[in-house]
Amino acid sequence: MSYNRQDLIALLRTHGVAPTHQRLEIAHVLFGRGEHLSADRILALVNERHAETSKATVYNTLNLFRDRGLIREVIVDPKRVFYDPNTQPHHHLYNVDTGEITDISAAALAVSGLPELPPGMVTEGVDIIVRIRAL
Amino acid sequence: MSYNRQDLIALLRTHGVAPTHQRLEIAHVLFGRGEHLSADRILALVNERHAETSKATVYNTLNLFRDRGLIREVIVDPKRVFYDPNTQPHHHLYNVDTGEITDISAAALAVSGLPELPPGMVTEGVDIIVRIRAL
DNA sequence: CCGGAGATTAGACAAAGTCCAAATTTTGGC
DNA sequence: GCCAAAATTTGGACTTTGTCTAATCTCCGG
Repeated sequence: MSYNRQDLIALLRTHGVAPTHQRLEIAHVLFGRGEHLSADRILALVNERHAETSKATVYNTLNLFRDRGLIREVIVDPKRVFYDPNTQPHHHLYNVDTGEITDISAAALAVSGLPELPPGMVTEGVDIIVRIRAL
Repeated sequence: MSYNRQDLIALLRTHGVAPTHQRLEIAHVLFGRGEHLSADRILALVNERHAETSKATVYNTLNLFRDRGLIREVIVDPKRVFYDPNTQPHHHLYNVDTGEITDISAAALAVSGLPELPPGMVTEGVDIIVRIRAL
């Protein structure tokens, strides 16, 4: 799962996103690491060597990537949103002490007994969060 | 599920919470309505007739109630936390258009295939959020 | 090389929540 | 019931996450 510059450009293009320098930097930290990162952390990582991307651009870009289906938001911590470069259906293990987020494969997991939806409603997604902590 | 003043006092006491005037007001809106409310909304409801409870107290009290197991936080919206007076295990239907939160009974629902936890870790809770929207 | 659409930016702004030191309320002992 | 100590409440300043805006910059097609 290693992405070079050309891969990233192609990835953005197939999602209708023009590959600018800043967007590639942001895509690079997201897809290169494959971790769950907050906007704050992405801003810091992207500007590690030289300050080259503003806060506004990081937020603009994350919202754009999310709208275009490149990444997904993970809502587990009321303090901040995490961004997940994995858009395949899957779930999360959340360590409430450390804030660490780990994936749970959706393939292995089955949920039964979900209620009928009200008419005219569709499911946008099912999020399962297992909150864990040290004993 | 109707609570009078004496019930609420008893409820707080059994959870080790001294029943002050403000705490009773807040408990009243939470347990009286049985809805999922944000801190903001609780502040407004409690001060509907006469302004008598400050923002700081609402937040202090909600955190206290949560720590004492009287209520539970529901993390579905990155903008704000909702407080749930129902601490029985159950899950949530979240209407992403309207922000409406509805309960899903945990009894009817089964999850299989959850992974082993890392050694020395315990599960604090499993949250299932079904995000729905109008077709 | 030019014009304009799209992208980026600094910094002001907004909203949710926390913190603090001072004032008030509650409590327990007598 | 009265008093002091302990607990609670409070206004307001502060922090953090995220949005908005108007100005500037980039880059491409012609």
